[in-house]
Amino acid sequence: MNIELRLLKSFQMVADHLNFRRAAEELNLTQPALSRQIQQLEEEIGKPLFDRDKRSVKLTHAGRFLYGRVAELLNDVEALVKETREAANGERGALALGYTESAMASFLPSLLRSLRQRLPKVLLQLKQEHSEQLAREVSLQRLDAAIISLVGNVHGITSTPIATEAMGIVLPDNHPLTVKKEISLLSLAKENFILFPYQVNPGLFSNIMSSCQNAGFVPKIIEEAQSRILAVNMVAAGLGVTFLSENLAYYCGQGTVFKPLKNPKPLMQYYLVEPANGENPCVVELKKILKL
Amino acid sequence: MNIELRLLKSFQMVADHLNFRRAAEELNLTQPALSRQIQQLEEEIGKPLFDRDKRSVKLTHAGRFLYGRVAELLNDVEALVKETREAANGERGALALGYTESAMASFLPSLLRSLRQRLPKVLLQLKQEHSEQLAREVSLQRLDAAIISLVGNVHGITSTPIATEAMGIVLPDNHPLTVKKEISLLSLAKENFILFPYQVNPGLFSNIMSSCQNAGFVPKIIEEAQSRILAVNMVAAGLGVTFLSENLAYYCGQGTVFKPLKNPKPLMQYYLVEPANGENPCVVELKKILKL
DNA sequence: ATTCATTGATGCATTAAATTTATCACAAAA
DNA sequence: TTTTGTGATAAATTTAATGCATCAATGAAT
Repeated sequence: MNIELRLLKSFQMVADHLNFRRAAEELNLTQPALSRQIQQLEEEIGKPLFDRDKRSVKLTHAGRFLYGRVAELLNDVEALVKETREAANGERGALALGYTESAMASFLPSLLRSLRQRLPKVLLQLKQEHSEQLAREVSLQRLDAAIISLVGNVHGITSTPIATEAMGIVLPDNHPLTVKKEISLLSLAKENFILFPYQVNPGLFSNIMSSCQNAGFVPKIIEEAQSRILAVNMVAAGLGVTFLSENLAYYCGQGTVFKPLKNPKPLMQYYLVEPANGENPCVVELKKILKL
Repeated sequence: MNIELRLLKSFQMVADHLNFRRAAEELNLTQPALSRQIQQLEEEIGKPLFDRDKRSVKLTHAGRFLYGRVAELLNDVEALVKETREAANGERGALALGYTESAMASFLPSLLRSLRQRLPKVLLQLKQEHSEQLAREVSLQRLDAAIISLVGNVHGITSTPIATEAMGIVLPDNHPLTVKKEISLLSLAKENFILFPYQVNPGLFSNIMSSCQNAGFVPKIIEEAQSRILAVNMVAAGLGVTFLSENLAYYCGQGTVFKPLKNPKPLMQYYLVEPANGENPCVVELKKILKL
């Protein structure tokens, strides 16, 4: 079997016009060339597709059958090519994207919204995990990319900083420091701190610890809260104070007050990590949205 | 867009092997030719489909996408060609076939059985009508063929005799002639005849009338029965006698006896009619079954 | 380290294929 | 009858695809 799409397209055109000359003209061919093509197609089929009785061209039974189906087939081919182009451009396909809870709590929702808008045909496969686990999965190419807040020494990945969030402090509303506009780290030296467990966000945890050490004290951690809301509630209950990134200040409700910190202050750094040899074009588009 | 199936087949082969030389060998091509084909395909898509990193060939994102779909497409093409061949051979498609009640009462069921067996993919569109109407519909190409028992002077159709059925006579079982083995037409000259209406089967009606006239009498028709069964029942009731083709003798039940006629006797002739320029290959197959 | 084998890409010549040109035979219309 | 329009055909030409020889790059074997 050696049928080429060119033959099928020509067949369709002849069947549309039932006239070789006009069909040839529309195909930008000469009539003899078109005749040859149809002959070739008929030879492959084994039987005539047209009845040419010296004055008119009509479809045979087999020709009618083929005509009824060829349009769909040609459509399929065109669609396949178009969709492959889209896949090459990252407009189509799947994007397995990892993210941390903290990313989802801050800028990720709006990022995902942009992504959906820009790449509506891309299937998003999201996975929430801790930074370290995400980095590992990216290196194994189980994920096409991930947004994490720690860059460890995982091999086979490249990472790019994408966002920095300054940390502030959440105080109980009866705390004396609430009168201040900004608070220095050192003034918190004697406070009881409520923090998240180390493994939830090792990057931020280390950053906070070293910031405090640079300020001249070691924070007294009295409690580990599993979530930000819980930590804030603990502050409201008067158990201590907790760090919270500035753009999440609205978490603070009754009984607590959010205050920015003076520089130098702990920073939460987000990174986009991807496989070193990664080539999912959806990631390229994602980076465009992130203006990288 | 100028993609040919050859390119897609080559792409598939390379993707199967992830090795240009082996793929080329299997395609009966040289490796450079295959490289060129893939380059051409990649140019049409606009992006690479393979990652050739000097020692291994891997599919890109777009390549994987295409690979996942190209098999189905190539299958569709092959199926379309195969089915078109079948359509050309009459093994596929539709056959609009007309028939008379009397044909259905005799040989048509077994013929249809053979047809279904031989052309299982052909959609049979059956229509029962009187012979004259069928001939008209065939001439209008509303039917691909019809089995009738009269050939009038309808233009644009060709007809071929396909079966002859000798007529016998159905007598009430108390009739004196039942002692005979065969009955001559003339001996029925004084009988009351039950016949079907002229328009139900004009061919047979005329045939019977002229046979009787040749035998030397004009049959006295006392009743017109709408169906064979009804006619036989009327015979059983003693109203008269009726003609019945020999292969339908089993219709005669209690109170009636079937007797063959001596020659010359009325004959029922069946014809296959088709459009003069008809080219439905299913009809060709039908004629093969009929050994024409 | 060096050689060797294997990979896909490239330049050029060759072959194969498709197309154009010019023409024919036929049929319907003027 | 002539003209016009149809598709088919033969030969020439152009175009495209392929084969051949070779290269550079890589990894394995020595």
